[in-house]
Amino acid sequence: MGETLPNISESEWAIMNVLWDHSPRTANDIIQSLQKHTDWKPKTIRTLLDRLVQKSVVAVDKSQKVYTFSPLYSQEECQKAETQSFIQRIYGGTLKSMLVHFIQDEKLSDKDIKELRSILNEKPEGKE
Amino acid sequence: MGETLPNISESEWAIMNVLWDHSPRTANDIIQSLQKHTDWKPKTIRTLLDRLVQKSVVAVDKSQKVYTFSPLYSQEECQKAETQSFIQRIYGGTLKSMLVHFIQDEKLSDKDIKELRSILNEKPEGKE
DNA sequence: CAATTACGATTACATATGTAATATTGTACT
DNA sequence: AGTACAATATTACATATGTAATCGTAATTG
Repeated sequence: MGETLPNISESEWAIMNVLWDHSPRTANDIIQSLQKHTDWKPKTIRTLLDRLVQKSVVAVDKSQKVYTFSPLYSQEECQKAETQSFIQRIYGGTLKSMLVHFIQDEKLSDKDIKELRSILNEKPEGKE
Repeated sequence: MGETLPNISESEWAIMNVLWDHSPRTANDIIQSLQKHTDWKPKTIRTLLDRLVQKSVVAVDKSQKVYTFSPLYSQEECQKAETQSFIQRIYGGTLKSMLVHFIQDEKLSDKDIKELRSILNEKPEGKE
């Protein structure tokens, strides 16, 4: 678990998200997917993709003439890492303080609240 | 509420956090405070502080020879803005998806869980 | 008053990030 | 084979960020 996965920038996250959606896939495929949600030029997307490869966050398969790309880390572990540092920075390190804040402040539908409650109820007791 | 508060970088957040702790305070005061937790040189801290002033996130009172600094936004609103964009980027925009993830995955003590439950229970129903 | 300090202002410089354009090369058509 | 197209590789350039150092000036002290 000593993984020190590189930083993924804000724009790069958009790329990762489409890669996690499914992979491997070609640059063009990724570009198509992203142009629905952003106004980035294809070249821009390509640059971001290349940077992710350089950072060793994305793998490239060059065995075919048109390369295909895949993430090297799971979405889960990247989310976790990112959130860890986020919580540290913004909420002084405690997950609970953030949860409290957001459950109180943000809008959650009744359905969401019910779901969260049931998840909390299922949390195994007795951990520490 | 069309406030578009500027981006606060990771290092700058550390400054903001000590300013929110209490303010106004002098640069030196801030430096003292930060050197307990970081190994930044005083000049570095001073630069970060100046940048926050430039970004109009921190106000400077120059009426005395030694300036004092204060945040121009509350911690709450900065946290909220930052979290909004964070959730968008990392969790595809839904607060609930993040909460679910973290309540399930991360460590929360029994006490935390109880507290969250009671907060959830107090959430007024019927919003939206 | 001269020298030292203590602050604040200005400048520095490398890496990261956003946002592409241009160049090159391999492949497909005519 | 020559040309067009498509994909990859290289280069570009501005702003942001991390991390300071130097310069100027005002106050403090000997």
